[in-house]
Amino acid sequence: MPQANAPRLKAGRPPTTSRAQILAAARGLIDRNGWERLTIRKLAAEIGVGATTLYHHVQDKEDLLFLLINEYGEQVVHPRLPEEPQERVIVAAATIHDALAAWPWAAEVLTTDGFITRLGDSPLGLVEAVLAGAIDHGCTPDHAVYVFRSIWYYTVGEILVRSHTARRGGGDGANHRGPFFGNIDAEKLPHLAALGDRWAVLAPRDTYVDGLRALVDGLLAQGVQAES
Amino acid sequence: MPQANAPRLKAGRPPTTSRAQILAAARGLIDRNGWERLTIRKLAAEIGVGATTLYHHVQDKEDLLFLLINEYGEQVVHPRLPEEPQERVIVAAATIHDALAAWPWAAEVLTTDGFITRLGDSPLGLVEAVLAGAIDHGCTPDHAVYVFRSIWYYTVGEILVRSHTARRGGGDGANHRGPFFGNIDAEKLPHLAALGDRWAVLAPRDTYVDGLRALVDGLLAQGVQAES
DNA sequence: CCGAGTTTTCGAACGCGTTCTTAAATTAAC
DNA sequence: GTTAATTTAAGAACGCGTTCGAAAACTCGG
Repeated sequence: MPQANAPRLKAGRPPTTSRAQILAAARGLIDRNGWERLTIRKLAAEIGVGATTLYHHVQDKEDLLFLLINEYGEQVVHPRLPEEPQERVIVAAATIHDALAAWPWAAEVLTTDGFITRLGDSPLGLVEAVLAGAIDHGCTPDHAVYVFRSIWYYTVGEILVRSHTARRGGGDGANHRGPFFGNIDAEKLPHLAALGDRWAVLAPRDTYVDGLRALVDGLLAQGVQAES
Repeated sequence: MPQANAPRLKAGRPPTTSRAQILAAARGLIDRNGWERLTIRKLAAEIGVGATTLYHHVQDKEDLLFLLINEYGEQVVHPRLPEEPQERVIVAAATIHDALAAWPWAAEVLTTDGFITRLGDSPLGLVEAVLAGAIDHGCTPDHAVYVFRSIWYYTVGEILVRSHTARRGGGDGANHRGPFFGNIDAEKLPHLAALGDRWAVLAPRDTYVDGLRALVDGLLAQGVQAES
């Protein structure tokens, strides 16, 4: 007599592993060895299955990393959002940015097709907050989507450029010989030449929030202007 | 008696290939087969040398693609820049964007460390134009660098997201079944739920220049405000 | 003419993500 | 009880970027 509430309904060979187990093992390996040393083969070995088995539970490595990000994203604490709509947009966007910037492997997945639309409910709450802020400020829903997309481009670009520049800064710091730009034609490029090594000083500065403020200022101004 | 003007000064085995030849062959392969099918091995076979030989003329594949971009960049026509500083910033930035967006393989290289600082003189002319516009508008040189960096983040993000979303739109277009977002909790995400499939209509729109205008507006306003 | 030094070439090999194919283990139908 | 259908597992293999080490081809000092 079959048990009525038994979870066995499907035919086929019973699985020895699960997507949840894979994600857990991946998190463990990343925490121990760093995300750059995470490979499909080592992950499979960690679990004790063949490498190709993982492809039954995960589309590919990109998908795996996206699922990881989504898992983390569900645990991101949403800050109390300010009353003022414009400030609400900025705080929500900065929260998204800080969360993604904290996971170095996010850079590998950030530009996958439809990234936003595949997010879970909790991360989507921050997207919603950006839209709500723009709409409360007086934008149409269409314009609010445009506002979010523009912020998203800026945010993705900042994270990607920064994460690929992270190699520097580890060692001595004075090991930065040579002109920052290859010898510059001071006649044709006067401002760049005048900057000299100053570029190297300015480039690593964290100006994300400042730029975000400028962007949101401009975007929201466009929104109400279009309304008139 | 050695010939005084003979070009042979170096010792060692004479090279059978050159960086220029490699780049030319790479361009040919890309033009014929598409950049996605360009591999180091096939490129070497095209030239008629061993695969590992290429690594004496090029650091790695990323370096190869960067050199290709730089070559193309030297041929980009610089538009006549407007008088007004703000408009000059926008036109220069849009020129950079359009050039990069036209080379799909640019996305692979855009975030390499120090991308900007390794550019040749001609592409750097557009960077110079952005800086000059900001400074002419009343920004300090430091602020002008910040302006450029912010624009750069926005531009890189836009190109990367778009290039990874390029898969769609090829086929029928009506093959877009299912909700664009996975079933949305209309209680917690009202605006997203209200948008529904509208997101799919808005997302592919090219709003780069609009967003750029908003960003530059805000950035330059910050600059003169800081001046007071 | 001959070794030392130098630069380039290239085959072998590594680890990677991924695909293909075959085998194993279960349920459902007769 | 046997057979079919179905789902998962996993070994073999492919092409990839890249590293390593040895061999080749040159210049130069004696």
